[in-house]
Amino acid sequence: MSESATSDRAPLAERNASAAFSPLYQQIKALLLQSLDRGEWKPGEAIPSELELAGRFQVSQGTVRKAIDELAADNLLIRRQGKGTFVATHHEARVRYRFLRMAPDDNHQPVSGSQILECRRIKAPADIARLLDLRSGETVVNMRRVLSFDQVPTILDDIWLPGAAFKGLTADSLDRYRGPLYGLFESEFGVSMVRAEEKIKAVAASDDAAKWLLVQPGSALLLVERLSYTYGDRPMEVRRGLYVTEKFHYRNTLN
Amino acid sequence: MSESATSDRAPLAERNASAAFSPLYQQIKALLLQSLDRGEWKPGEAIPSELELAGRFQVSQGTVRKAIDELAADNLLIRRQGKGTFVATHHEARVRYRFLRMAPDDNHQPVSGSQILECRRIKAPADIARLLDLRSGETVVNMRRVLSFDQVPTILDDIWLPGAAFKGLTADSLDRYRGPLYGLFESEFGVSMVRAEEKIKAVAASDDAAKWLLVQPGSALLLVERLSYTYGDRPMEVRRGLYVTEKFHYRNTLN
DNA sequence: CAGTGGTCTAGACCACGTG
DNA sequence: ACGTGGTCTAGACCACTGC
Repeated sequence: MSESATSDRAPLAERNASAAFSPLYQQIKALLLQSLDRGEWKPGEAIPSELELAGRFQVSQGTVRKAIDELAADNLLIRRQGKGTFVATHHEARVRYRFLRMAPDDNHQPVSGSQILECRRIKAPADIARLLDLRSGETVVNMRRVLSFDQVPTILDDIWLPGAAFKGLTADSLDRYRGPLYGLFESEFGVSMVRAEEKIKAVAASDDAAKWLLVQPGSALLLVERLSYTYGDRPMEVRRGLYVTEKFHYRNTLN
Repeated sequence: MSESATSDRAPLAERNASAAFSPLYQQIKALLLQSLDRGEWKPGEAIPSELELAGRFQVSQGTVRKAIDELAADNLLIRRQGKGTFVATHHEARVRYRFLRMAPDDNHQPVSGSQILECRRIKAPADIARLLDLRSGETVVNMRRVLSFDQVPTILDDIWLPGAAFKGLTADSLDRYRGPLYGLFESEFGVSMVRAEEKIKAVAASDDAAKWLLVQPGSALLLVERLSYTYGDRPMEVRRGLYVTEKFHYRNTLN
């Protein structure tokens, strides 16, 4: 009898042809990722309870738990004891600064503001197209803005987005919007940024950058090139930022 | 009968007065951390098997597993299926660049070299003493070095270490040593760096920095101030690095 | 082959949040 | 009182490593 303990459980791969051979909880994780990507549960919403998911996938609660654990470790889901498990969102003070690594040298809470300089649809430059996995010549949205902290211009951002996913993004809509840009992308365009990679250099301020950031041309700035990804490691944003690090710094943790 | 399922298990806190009230696996984690800190298992060595630890602490294997899982997630331990669980070490190519975030703009593998400029014992400057939790006036080791990639001077490091923990560290011993500095700290002084925090700014090269890095005075450099911690979040190193980002960049991942 | 960590299950009880 | 996630246990089997 004991040898039949697991014989009535068919591998999930047999029930779902799309999942390759891998541990059950990895297959569950992949299925949950698909649902997130499809928008089955929106950012900020609760996903079904562990028990319900266990029933749906015909696995034990522990297996679902391990899948969710990994998604929570990646900040795609947020567990709240007694309440449920929620889809991460860029709205919410808690994670407001998840992708903003600029911090004041002292410890006061800066007042931040944003000014849109430009927002237009153009043919993707070759380097941007390559980074975004677009064919050269495809349309991208290009916007520029200045972020200020305590009324002091501190970040000059140059941003590119795939045109197809961001139809209807205009300088006007950006001006009206209050809050983090990634929040807007979530709510208005259904694009959740879940991960990003940055390359940082020190550069001399160009005349144009100096003008917007109110610094001397040639003074040292941080150049931060960011590539942001949505579910499934699909690149969805290129961002080149010039940071004034007079009273602020870029913080990072190694471990 | 069923209500006695756990009645023969006394909370670990009763057996170990030092552990405050918290989940069992957190108490186990704290005990493992103590053992690591004490040097009971050295970097690179295997710790006892999960089953053995479970026996030692009188808990189930699953509880030990969860404690180890968290330590592995923090990179303090490394699991190897079929072999055991090992104490993380800064020797080993695998994690060689755990704390070195500088990467070439193209993707070639650079040849690196180190030149020690200075190594002396001095009274800690006020800011360094504060960062290292030392009383002002205590002795620190101060060393300076240049790291080169492909024979090109790229990083000028200024490093401070608590004098008490690093007796016998001299320019001579540094010159003889090949490999990552944190590996030396581990083997020779029993100090494992497990985590670090960095603050990054862009600055203009001073005359002195320009001399060592072979750049024009005033050119833009990355200033990276690092505070490194050993077990128990005890700060053990301050490092101020000036990085030339002409052909290299500082890489980072956000998630 | 024995021993290690890795996966999976089933079920108990706890802690938290809400009604 | 109920449902959620959080902890803990016990035991099975799998996958990898090394003798």
